[in-house]
Amino acid sequence: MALEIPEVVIDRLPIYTRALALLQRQGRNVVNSQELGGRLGVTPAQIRKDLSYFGRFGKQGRGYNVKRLLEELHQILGITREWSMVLVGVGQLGRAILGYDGFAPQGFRIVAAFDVDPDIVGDMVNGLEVKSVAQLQDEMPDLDAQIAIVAVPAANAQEVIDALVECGVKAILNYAPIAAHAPPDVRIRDIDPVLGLQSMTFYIKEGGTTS
Amino acid sequence: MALEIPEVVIDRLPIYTRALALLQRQGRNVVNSQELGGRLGVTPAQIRKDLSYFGRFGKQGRGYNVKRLLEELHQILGITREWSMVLVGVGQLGRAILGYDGFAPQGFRIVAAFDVDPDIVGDMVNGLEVKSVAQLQDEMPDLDAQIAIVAVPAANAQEVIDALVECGVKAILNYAPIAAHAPPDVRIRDIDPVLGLQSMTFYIKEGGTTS
DNA sequence: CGCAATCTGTGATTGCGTGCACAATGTAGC
DNA sequence: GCTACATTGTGCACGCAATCACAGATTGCG
Repeated sequence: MALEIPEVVIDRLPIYTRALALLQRQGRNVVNSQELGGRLGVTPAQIRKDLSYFGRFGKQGRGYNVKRLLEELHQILGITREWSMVLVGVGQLGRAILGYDGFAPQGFRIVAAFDVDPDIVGDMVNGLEVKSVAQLQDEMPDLDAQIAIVAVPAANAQEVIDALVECGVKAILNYAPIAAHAPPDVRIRDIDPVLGLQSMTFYIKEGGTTS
Repeated sequence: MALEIPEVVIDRLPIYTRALALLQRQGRNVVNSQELGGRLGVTPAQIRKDLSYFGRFGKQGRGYNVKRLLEELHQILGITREWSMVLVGVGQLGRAILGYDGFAPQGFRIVAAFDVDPDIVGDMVNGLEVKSVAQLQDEMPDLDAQIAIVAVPAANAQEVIDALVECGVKAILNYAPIAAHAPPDVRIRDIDPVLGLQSMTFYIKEGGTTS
């Protein structure tokens, strides 16, 4: 059945999850695709089709049970468990990521931090002792972390990613402003706020689209 | 001619820009679509077609002049000038954004910071005095900022965005984990690292795609 | 207990972006 | 300057994703 699910569909599921979690906190028990779509700026049909890739979670004439659907999505996305992550790069950005309070509530935990700078190695940051990247190969096996966050300068990002891949990391959240390369079985998501800004300026620069 | 350029195309241009800037720093004068595509994980044909929406910037048999193409892209994206931005939300995340050194080199400057918390208002952060959000309406006209960065808790994000829209902001970089609503002439880009993580876990959770 | 109303799940259709393939054009070497 | 080569720009075809539209199922009401 579920052969080859489009990546765009997978990318939307976390959005649905986020909205459903909010509905649940608001005490709502049931929601239909129309309302959910309205909140997210997505077509109701889109939501129903996306969900249909994985099963039949709704009831005709009624909608979706919020709690039930949320659990299903958690199951599908693999976020019923906790995920351990390692951070590489403990500069200004890295420290901000360590301090970010959005990961823990969603079950993502940073369990180790690495840096090249000898001045930083050994520091305690957010209850974590910064290790040397030279120890990456040694430390990784014990950590059981399949996810890594890269927050090093652009110039060093690819080599860091190569090293992480070598250590068996399967997913990378990349904050470095580069187009990173990795084997097909390693997933990469890039976070670069500047790209977002630069694409928005196209639309707001005077003159607009129509010249 | 250039009627209705797909948004996906616009979203790729900053990527090209980033790669070309790197090539320029490396002293390269010319690059062809194949090499550029290879570096970015994009088809050469894709790049050529994307660029063809805006003009003919290459030379057959040779490729693209790096400096020239970079200038053209800057022109197209509207990033020849400096852009002023305001930040709303000076908590942990907001302070990290204020300290982020990736904006300035690309011509994006945060010129004002706002927060609701009276304990924070008045503080100096990164050379900026934190103003009260109550003063948003008063202060904005002088600032000439068409871009805003939202780094407030999810619960307050929508009202903050509404207020910013009211003040004439045309582009919003939203760090709050919500699906924000805004008029069609206001652009929004969301930054939520958790969404990226949650979509990656789908692929790396044991079992994989093929069941 | 039957009828009207509601909303899901999904086959069919549409639309759009991607990739292909080639003509057009510029380059380099001799 | 002529020939061989490289690479762009683009019309066309393909494929996939978004949307439509309806059958089927559930609910609520009279």
